Amino acid sequence: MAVANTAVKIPLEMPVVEKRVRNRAATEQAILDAAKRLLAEEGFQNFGINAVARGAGCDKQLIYRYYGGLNGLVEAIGTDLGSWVADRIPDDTGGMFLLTYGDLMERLSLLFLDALRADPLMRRIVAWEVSESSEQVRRLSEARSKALAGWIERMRGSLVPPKGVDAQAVNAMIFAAIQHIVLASAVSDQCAGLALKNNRDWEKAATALKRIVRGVYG
Amino acid sequence: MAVANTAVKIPLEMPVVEKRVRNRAATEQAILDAAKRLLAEEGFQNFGINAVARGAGCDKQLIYRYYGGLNGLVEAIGTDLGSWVADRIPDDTGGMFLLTYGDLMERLSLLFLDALRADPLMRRIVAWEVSESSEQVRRLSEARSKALAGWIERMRGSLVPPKGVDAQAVNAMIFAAIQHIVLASAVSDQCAGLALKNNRDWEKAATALKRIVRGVYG
DNA sequence: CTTGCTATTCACCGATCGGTGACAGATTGG
DNA sequence: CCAATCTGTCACCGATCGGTGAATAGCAAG
Repeated sequence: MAVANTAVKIPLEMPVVEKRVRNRAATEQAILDAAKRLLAEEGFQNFGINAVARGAGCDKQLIYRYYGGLNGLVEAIGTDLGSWVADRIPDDTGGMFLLTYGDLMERLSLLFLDALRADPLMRRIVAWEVSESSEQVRRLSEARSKALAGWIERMRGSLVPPKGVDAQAVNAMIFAAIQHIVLASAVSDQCAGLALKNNRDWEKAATALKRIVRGVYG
Repeated sequence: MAVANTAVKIPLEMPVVEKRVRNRAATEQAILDAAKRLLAEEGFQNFGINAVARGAGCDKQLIYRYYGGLNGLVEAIGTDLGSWVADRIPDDTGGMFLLTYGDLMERLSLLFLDALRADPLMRRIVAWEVSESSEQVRRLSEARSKALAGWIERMRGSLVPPKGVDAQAVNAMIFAAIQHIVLASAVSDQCAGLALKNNRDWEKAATALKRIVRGVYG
C-alpha cells in the first residue's frame, strides 16, 4: 500500500500528560486494586475485563498477560482475602474472658456482623456466591470460607460446644442469618420487614442475635 | 433503486413448520411462562429481552408490545407471585394445634424452609434481591415480601409473641437464616461448613432451626 | 374480493462484550 | 551500536445486547 500522507501530528501545546512509567509490578498492583475496588463498589454484575482495564487505566491486554485473564485475576483477589480478613476482624478476645461457648459465639456473631457490615467487598463476594455457580466464584468462596474458618478456630481456643447441640448446624444457621441480613440491608435497608437503617435498628438486630445465641447455648 | 433480482426462494421440500396460530392471549402467556422458566432455571444473570423471546419462541418485539418491555414483564411476574406463594405453602395448621407462639414459629420456619427449597423461582428472586438494587428487583421484592407477610399473618391467628422478646427482629433473623442457607445449598451444596446435600443433612438443619426457635420462644 | 385491523416477523441500529494479533517505545545485554 | 526483550497501546474481530421502524401474514367485516 502506498504511503499517502504520513504527516506526524505535532501538538502545538504539549499536553502535560502523566508520564506513564514502565513498571510491571506497579501495573499489576493497579489492576488488582482496580478489580477489588470495582467488585466492591459495583458488584459482580458488571465485573469484566473491559471494566477492570478501564478502572486500572491500562489496556485489557495487560490483564491477560499478567493474570491470564479474569479467572487468574479473581484468583488473585481470593489470595488476598486471607490477609483481608485478618486485617479487619480482631483476633483476640478484646480483653474479655470468654468463659463459656455461649460467650464465644455471642462475641463471634457480633464481630462477624460488624465486620461484614463494614466490608463492601466481602458483601459483594457473598452475594456472588449465592447467585452463580461458576468455577471463578467457587474459588473465591473457598478462600473466603477458609479464612473465616481459620479465624473461628483461632478464637475458639479450647472451648467446646455443650453436649446435645449440633453446634456445626446451629452455627451455620447463625452465620447464614448474619450474612443474609447484612446483604439485604445493603440493597434495601430492610430484611423481612425489619428496618435496617440507623444504629438503633442495628441495635435491635444485635440484640435479637444475642438472644438467639443465648437461647441455644445459654 | 433498480430491482435486479426478486426471485422468490421457494423451498423444494416444505418444512413442516409448526403452524403458529394467531392468538394474542396464548402468546402473552407463553412469554410470561418463558420468563418465569428462564428466571427459575438460569437465574437473573442472563435474564433479558432476547433470552425471553428466544425461550418463548417469538419475536422480542412482542414483549415490548404486550408488556412494555422487561420492566412490565417482571412486574407481571411479581403479580403472579401472590398466587404462587398461596399455591405452594399450606395455609392451615395441618391438623396440628398450635398452642404457643413457639409452636407457630417452629411450624412456619419448617414450612418456609421446605417451600423455598422446592421453589427455584423464589430462590432466584431472593438471590436477585440481595445482588442488585434496581427498580425492577425492588418491585419483585415487594411483591414477594408482601405475599409472605400475608401468609404469616394468616397463619398467626391470635397467637402473640411472648413479652420481652423483639419478635420482629428475631423472626427476621430466622427467616434470613433460612433464605441464606437454602440459597447457599442451591449453588454449592453447603453453607458455612455445613453440608447440605442429602435428606440427612437437611434433617440436621431442620433440627438446628427448631432448636433456635425453641431457644428463643420456648 | 377488497379493505382494514392485528398479530407476528424481519432487518437493522449503536453499544458493549471478551478476546487477539500487530505494533511502538523503553530497557537491557551483547 | 545493534538486537532482543519487555511494557504498554491500538485496532480490529465476531457475538450479543437492548431497542426500533418497517414489512408481512392471517383474520373479520363490508
